Amino acid sequence: MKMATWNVNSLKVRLPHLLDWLQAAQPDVVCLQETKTEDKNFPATELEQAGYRVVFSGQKTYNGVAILAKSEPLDVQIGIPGFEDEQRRVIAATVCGVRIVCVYVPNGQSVDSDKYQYKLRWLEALTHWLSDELTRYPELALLGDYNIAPDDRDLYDPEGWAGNILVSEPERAAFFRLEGLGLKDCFRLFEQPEKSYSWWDYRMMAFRRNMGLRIDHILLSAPLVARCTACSIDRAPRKLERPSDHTPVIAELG
DNA sequence: ATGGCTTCATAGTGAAGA
Repeated sequence: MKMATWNVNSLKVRLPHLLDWLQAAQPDVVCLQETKTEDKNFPATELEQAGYRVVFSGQKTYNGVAILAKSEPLDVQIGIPGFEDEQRRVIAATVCGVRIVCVYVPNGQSVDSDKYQYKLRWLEALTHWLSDELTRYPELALLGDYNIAPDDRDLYDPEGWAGNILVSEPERAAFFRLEGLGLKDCFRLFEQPEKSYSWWDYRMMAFRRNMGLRIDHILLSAPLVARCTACSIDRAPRKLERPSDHTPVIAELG
């Protein structure tokens, strides 16, 4: 099973890139974030014609998540149970016996912002829910845009970013609490190129200068870690005309 | 330098992203 996560930054704009990438990469499951698309406008027909079943939870302008899968997604869950949230950031489904949890973690804006407090509360609720979810689904994968660079290796200028949003200690602590549930960042299970990132600012020619952050992740529970044979970041879509600022992260299970 | 770009939104004196 080949699974992937990609923050497409507008599914409407990125649909041609996505369709090309599905054709080339042939993933079995794809988690999308920032679809920015209301459910009534979701391009289900185009994606079904490409060979995927689709489940989605979107809203106008912001957020929005979806799971695409070559086999039927079952037991679909939208949002974090018991956590009131108008923002569409979570969708989960079972695909081929694996619980797929697709998340778009809040950005937080800045560490002195209300949105930062919301981010930390949101991560706490996610962690609490997943601790329960793991008892029901031992084979669980948490894929998405975490908006957290967990380690100084995961960004281009650790000194310049120190204490900033996406790298602050409380955000990293929240990431480590997710790992504390028994989940592993599968990218780090394998040898990786130095300066591997999944997001680059549109400005400052950041991609060309590789001024990026690794904030999109795939965390796997122990039974899936045992099956995982590879994890990589596909930079190719970031080189296209009018790219998303994020690029896909891929994990392969035997 | 609180910008630089891109999106969606509206027609802003924009908002938000990361």
